[in-house]
Amino acid sequence: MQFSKSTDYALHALIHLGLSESRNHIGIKELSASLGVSESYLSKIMSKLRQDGIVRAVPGVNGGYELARPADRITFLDVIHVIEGRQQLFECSNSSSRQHRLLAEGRVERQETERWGQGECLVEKVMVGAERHLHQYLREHTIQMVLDEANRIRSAEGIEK
Amino acid sequence: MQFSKSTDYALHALIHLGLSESRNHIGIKELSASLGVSESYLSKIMSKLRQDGIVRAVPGVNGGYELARPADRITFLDVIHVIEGRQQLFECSNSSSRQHRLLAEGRVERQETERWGQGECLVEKVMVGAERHLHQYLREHTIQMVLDEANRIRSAEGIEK
DNA sequence: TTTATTATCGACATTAAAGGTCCGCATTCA
DNA sequence: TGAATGCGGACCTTTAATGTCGATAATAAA
Repeated sequence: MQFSKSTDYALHALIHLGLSESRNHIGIKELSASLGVSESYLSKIMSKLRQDGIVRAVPGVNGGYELARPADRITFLDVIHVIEGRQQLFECSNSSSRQHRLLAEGRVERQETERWGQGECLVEKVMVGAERHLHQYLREHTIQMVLDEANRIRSAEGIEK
Repeated sequence: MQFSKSTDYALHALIHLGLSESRNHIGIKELSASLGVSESYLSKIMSKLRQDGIVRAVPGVNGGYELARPADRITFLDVIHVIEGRQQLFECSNSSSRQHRLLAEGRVERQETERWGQGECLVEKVMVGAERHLHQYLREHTIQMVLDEANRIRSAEGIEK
């Protein structure tokens, strides 16, 4: 249970773009050199980000990538959804198992029958709550926050010198 | 990014054991039939749970498994740690990349140098926070809570009839 | 003590997903 | 037009999860 390297690459690439907002476009060469990943692989990831409207891409000479919207409107959850997909954190692998049937038996008229009967599982219920928590946190953290933190660190150095 | 099926099996097996506390030991046959998994695979999972002290196992005639401690002291996090391991949710794959070196440059005397110099990464920092949140939630939810919920549902049926 | 029953453990096979490369194509700009 | 750049599909490699099998050890009952 771990986020993929692709998610790591995507987040770092976006931060690189954010730190380079002054310049126009950043090419895949610069990005891949900065992150230490091959151009070919990183370009796959950038394509996904483009398809989901996180970055814009411009082909041709002097082309490259830029953020498609302000960094404070790109959340960690946005990026993770693009790269990891939207499958849920936990899926009960067998809702028709004996265990579930036993609990579901005779519950034809009860309020909760619909959910249970359609495969809602008490374990899954807990895990869905966990996922909601996690997503809430990731939605509250944006690329801009990381940029701010980076700038704070750098300016603190400047003062010291 | 998803929990493995093994985690699903482990949680359901523990719930089965919890619901069968009156009887002495539950064999792998009954468990695997209840969950719809092969005996051989499930027994691997049960072994892990035993090695980590979540369940006890008794070989021989009429042997089987039982919870090693009260269900309200077995948290979801306990089970996930046993099955999924304790690797962190996110690892920055390249702390010595150009991006990190640029930010770290010249920070020899600053307070935060230790952490940064040893590979702390601003992205990772956010993700570590996310993980803490998730773990907090999973630590607060126990097998007993699921058992209570299951009993609540069953007794509500009983009253209706 | 013998026998049937049950969990344990290591070796292996299969499958699915992540990670990664290559190349031809389309687009842009000088 | 030609060089630079991103796009997308086909393909390969590696890794982890999933799953099976068989030999061994431990236990209780006869």
